[in-house]
Amino acid sequence: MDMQIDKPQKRDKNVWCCGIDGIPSPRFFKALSDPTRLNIMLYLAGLREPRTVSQVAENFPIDLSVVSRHLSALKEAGALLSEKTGKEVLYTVDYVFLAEMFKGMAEAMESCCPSSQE
Amino acid sequence: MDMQIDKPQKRDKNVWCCGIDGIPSPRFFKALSDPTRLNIMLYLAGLREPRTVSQVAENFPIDLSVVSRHLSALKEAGALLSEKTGKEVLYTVDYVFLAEMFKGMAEAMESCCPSSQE
DNA sequence: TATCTATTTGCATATCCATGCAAATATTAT
DNA sequence: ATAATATTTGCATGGATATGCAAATAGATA
Repeated sequence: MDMQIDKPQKRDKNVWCCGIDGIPSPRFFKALSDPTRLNIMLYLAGLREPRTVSQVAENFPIDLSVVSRHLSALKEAGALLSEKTGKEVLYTVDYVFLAEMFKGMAEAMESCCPSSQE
Repeated sequence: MDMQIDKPQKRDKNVWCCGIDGIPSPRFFKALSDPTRLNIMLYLAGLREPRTVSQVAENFPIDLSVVSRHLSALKEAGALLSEKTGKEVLYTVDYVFLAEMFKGMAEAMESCCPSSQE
């Protein structure tokens, strides 16, 4: 009489950590999960100035079209800002967005931290 | 006479942003880039208590073996801690590591932010 | 218009990876 | 030793994706 249910479904109540509303989507992390893409982001972060697709591509040993796609993906994820001037497209790091994002994660983790309470 | 070099190699000097030493590897972001894996991490973060592989698996509609792999990957990335007790393996969120990681990223971005200086 | 430059997009390919299932391993209990 | 439970691992597979090349598009210039 032990009928096997597909999944026991004795789930925990999902009390997400504190204010974990500002948690980034997996897509955000996915954008930074590729080595080339992460390096492109860090490269732009270090420059502190906009760069065109071609300029960025000069600094990476991959095809320009691939760089274009990476930049586009990073922008989609919110990590970069872009501005079109003439036939060129300028990309910059969205420092504010990234800082907020990471700060939110850090605070969520700290307020979750069992040692930080009681 | 315009010999085509493979790549112009007129690279920028890579002045990485400020103290961007503590930048996580792509593998760290990759660990959080999968929806299921991110949810598992957040699930454990919200509980604030260790859970076994089976207990975690009860809360996700995927095979237990897959959950086992995800937990292992998250541990490899530094996001989780594990402890073996008897035949069970307990996983917990490494709050300290994650908080440090995200705080470091946030600070790096803030100190990079052009508007925050000069 | 025609041409040149910058960027994007379509397509093919090779690799990576999440998943499920089955078998193996580890640990405890009988 | 045998059995039962918890976890890991081997293997196959379908789907995602990073990459390169070529063509298309957008914009500036002659």
